[in-house]
Amino acid sequence: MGNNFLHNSCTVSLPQTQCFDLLSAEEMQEIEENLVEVSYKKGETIAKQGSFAAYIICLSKGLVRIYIENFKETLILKILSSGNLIGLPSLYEENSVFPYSVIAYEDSSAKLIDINVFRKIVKNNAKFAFKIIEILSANTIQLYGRFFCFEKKQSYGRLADIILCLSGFIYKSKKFELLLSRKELAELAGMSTESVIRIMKKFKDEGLISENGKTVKIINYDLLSKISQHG
Amino acid sequence: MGNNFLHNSCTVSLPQTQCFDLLSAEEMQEIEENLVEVSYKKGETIAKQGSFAAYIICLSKGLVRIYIENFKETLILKILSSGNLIGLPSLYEENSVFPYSVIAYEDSSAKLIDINVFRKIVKNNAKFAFKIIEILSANTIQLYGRFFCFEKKQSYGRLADIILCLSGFIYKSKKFELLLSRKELAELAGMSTESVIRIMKKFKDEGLISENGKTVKIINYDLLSKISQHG
DNA sequence: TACCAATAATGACATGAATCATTTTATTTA
DNA sequence: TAAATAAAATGATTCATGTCATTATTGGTA
Repeated sequence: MGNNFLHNSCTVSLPQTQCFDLLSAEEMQEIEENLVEVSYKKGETIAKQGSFAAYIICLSKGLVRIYIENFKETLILKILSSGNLIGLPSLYEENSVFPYSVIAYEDSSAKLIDINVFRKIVKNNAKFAFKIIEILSANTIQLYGRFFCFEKKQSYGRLADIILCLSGFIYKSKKFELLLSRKELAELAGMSTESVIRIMKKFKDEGLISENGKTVKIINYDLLSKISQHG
Repeated sequence: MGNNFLHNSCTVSLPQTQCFDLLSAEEMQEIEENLVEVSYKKGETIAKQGSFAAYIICLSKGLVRIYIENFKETLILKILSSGNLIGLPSLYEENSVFPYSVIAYEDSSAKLIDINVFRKIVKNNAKFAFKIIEILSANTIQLYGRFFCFEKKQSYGRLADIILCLSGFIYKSKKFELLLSRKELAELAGMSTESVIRIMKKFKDEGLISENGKTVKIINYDLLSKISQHG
């Protein structure tokens, strides 16, 4: 892994639901008997910061954002696509409320697994628990990297990060439909909306990216990477 | 817990070594047969970012700092006192190197537990694994809060945080010996050394704290808290 | 198709905080 | 105990980025 984690401030997790492969038939059945599958429309709130975390959210379809807010400001922690688990830190009973809010970017659906059932299984299946430890660990390392980048990179680098991350991890293509507004990009990159607009314009003017409606295309990948690595 | 975690950017963990109470006699013995206890002098490096994480570090005495660095910059992630475990994210084999460096602030000692033995026990003892999940979860939530504060608070608030945190969690007294230099405070609060100096001076001029040699005393706790909560 | 609301764009300006240069004060150590 | 080194302090200056005010554009819907 080396120190690559220091170079990207975008947080995207890889699918995590393969952890369920480690469950026995009975355990799997118990989970299935204690979950509900819910659909969410674009823009709907899936979980609200501060509310009681009664379930682990297993995102089965769609794209969501996880963010923290206070009375006046918002920080997007990460963007998750299907196959991810949300709410694991609330397994710890002292973190019994959601520390963040979750909102659907596009029509999504999720399995809501009763947290007590999930907790019970974790406490009894060490292999499964180890997998959860792996997920939490990967998340922690990523967060360290993102933290470092936010502190040490300036706005051009952070925005380049986000674009590269969306392209590379979420859409897996150099050309993709940007579902995020400038305001949301701003919350994700930790800067003002106006700054995002200005920097995006500069990226376009300098031929790093092109934009056609909501479709973004990365033209000069190398230079964008260079900026991301702090240019 | 509510949203308190949003209000303090200082990261201090509470003792974690009670997790060992969950081990059987044989497991405990296996750990003890596979650890070495090492002493470190003030300023010595306990672990180096990027080096192979061959062990989990169990801090038994002293005070250390955990930090990330690249070729020119440093960010202190947290300060840990005795009773804390260091290196848990490396249980995940893909995080096989230390993502951070660890340095002793004062003469310290630590038990270095073979990571494979630790891993094996976690994989076989679900109660123990659950405890590790709790530790990682608490850490994650704290990190979210710190991240948010770093993004949204300005320097006065962040430095007030640090002072309150050192006083409240590390030294447990309103009067304590500040072992950190201005440079280190700066790395911990995410600002320049000069800014720390200026703000500390202002805090002194305005009667919030007093300083006598290395001894710092909090005089106006309420106002300092107010500044911390973003004043 | 016209209206309204949300989003994007742009320029002027303010400001928090970094950087740089220099001086003063502590702390090591020869 | 002096010399050397590191840490702290201070002022001047620069710079990145936020804020505010205004206009343009887009998209949804009455």
